[in-house]
Amino acid sequence: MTGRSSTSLRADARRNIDALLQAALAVFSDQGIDAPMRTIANRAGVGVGTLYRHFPQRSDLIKAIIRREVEALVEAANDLVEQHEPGAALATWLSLVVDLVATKRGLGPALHSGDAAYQSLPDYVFGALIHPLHMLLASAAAANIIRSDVDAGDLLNAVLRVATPASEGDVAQAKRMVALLVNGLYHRPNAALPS
Amino acid sequence: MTGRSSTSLRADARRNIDALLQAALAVFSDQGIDAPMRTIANRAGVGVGTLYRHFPQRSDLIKAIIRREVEALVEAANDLVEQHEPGAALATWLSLVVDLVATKRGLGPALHSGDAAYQSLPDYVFGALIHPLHMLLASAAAANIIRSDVDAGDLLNAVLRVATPASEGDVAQAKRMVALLVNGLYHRPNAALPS
DNA sequence: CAACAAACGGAATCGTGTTCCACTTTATAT
DNA sequence: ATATAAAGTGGAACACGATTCCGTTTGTTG
Repeated sequence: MTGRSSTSLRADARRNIDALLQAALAVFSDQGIDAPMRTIANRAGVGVGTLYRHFPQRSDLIKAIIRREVEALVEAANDLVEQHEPGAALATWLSLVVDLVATKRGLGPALHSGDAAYQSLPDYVFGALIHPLHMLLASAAAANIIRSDVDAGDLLNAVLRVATPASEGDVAQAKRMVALLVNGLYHRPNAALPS
Repeated sequence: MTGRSSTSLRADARRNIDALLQAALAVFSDQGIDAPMRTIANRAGVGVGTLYRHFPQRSDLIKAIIRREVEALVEAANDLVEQHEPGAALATWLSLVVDLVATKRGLGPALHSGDAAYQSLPDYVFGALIHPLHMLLASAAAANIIRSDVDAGDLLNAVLRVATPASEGDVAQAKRMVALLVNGLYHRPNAALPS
């Protein structure tokens, strides 16, 4: 894949990868996630060829940037169930998810663009976060705090979508909406939508 | 603006506008909302210049296509409050909103792309739908069926986002998630998300 | 049926993504 | 040290779609 800090990588290659990631982070948050590849390569003091060698797809670059944070989120789930009651653990963790998506400018749209170029991104994020969420949901359901008929995939999807702030950086709105979703998790004779 | 069927428009111009709209509808649902402009112009038997003359931005084309349906949605709200109890009216109307967004392939992503080229689209859809929703919410809140502290803008935003189906045409998931949102509207000592 | 304005078409321009390969740098063996 | 192979680099070249521009055509009006 990419960004491997482990095996057999020439010194200059590793240096360039670092420079590219740093440049990409800066350019993305400056110009948005669709910034020209050339711009990133230039900023890193590297040719486009080098950029494409290490990150064949734009989503690989984004993925490399957020991987650390997604992994942190996965671990956070374990800490939360141990240290809080199930309902609070779930709510808190979802709040962290919102922070991640809402904070990285353009990440939200990229996750749901439907564009083939980004396909591996949602797959990665979704795949990484679905297990912790499933665990948190099961835990809360087992404690009879919430309904047990909510699919983790559905919920994760909804949260990831809702988390994308409407106007630049309106994280508060995103949180209110996720709170509404969470509120909907509680027991109630649920009226399904008419079709 | 565009698509004016009213004043002082040469006969060939009106004919071409019709042809373009029909072609765009076909091409969009066939190739997605990012289909090349040339393709649409060709299909309409018209030069690209003509396409750009009538629809300077891609979003103008999309807007013209969905305008009819959005307007229908606005009217439907009035019928629903008259013919159903407030809770059902709200739920049913939201279901119609989901149908609109989920059905038009690519409309969802376009609404939330954050791309400046599409900015006028969300503005238009949001602006048109916010009033009916506000009315429906107020009506249900007045009947003490739901909480009265939910902002219509928040909810509309959330519904529009959630309505975008994850996988091609998975309207069912979208409806389940909107149902969860609706469920969250009911009275309850609501626990806000931690920040 | 002029004469004029409106509308048309498509070649030309521009910006960006992506590929390709001759050249350079690094690692390794002797 | 030095030679050699392998890995990595840079950027010109190409592909493709958006958008503009303007000479030509068509509809309208009196």
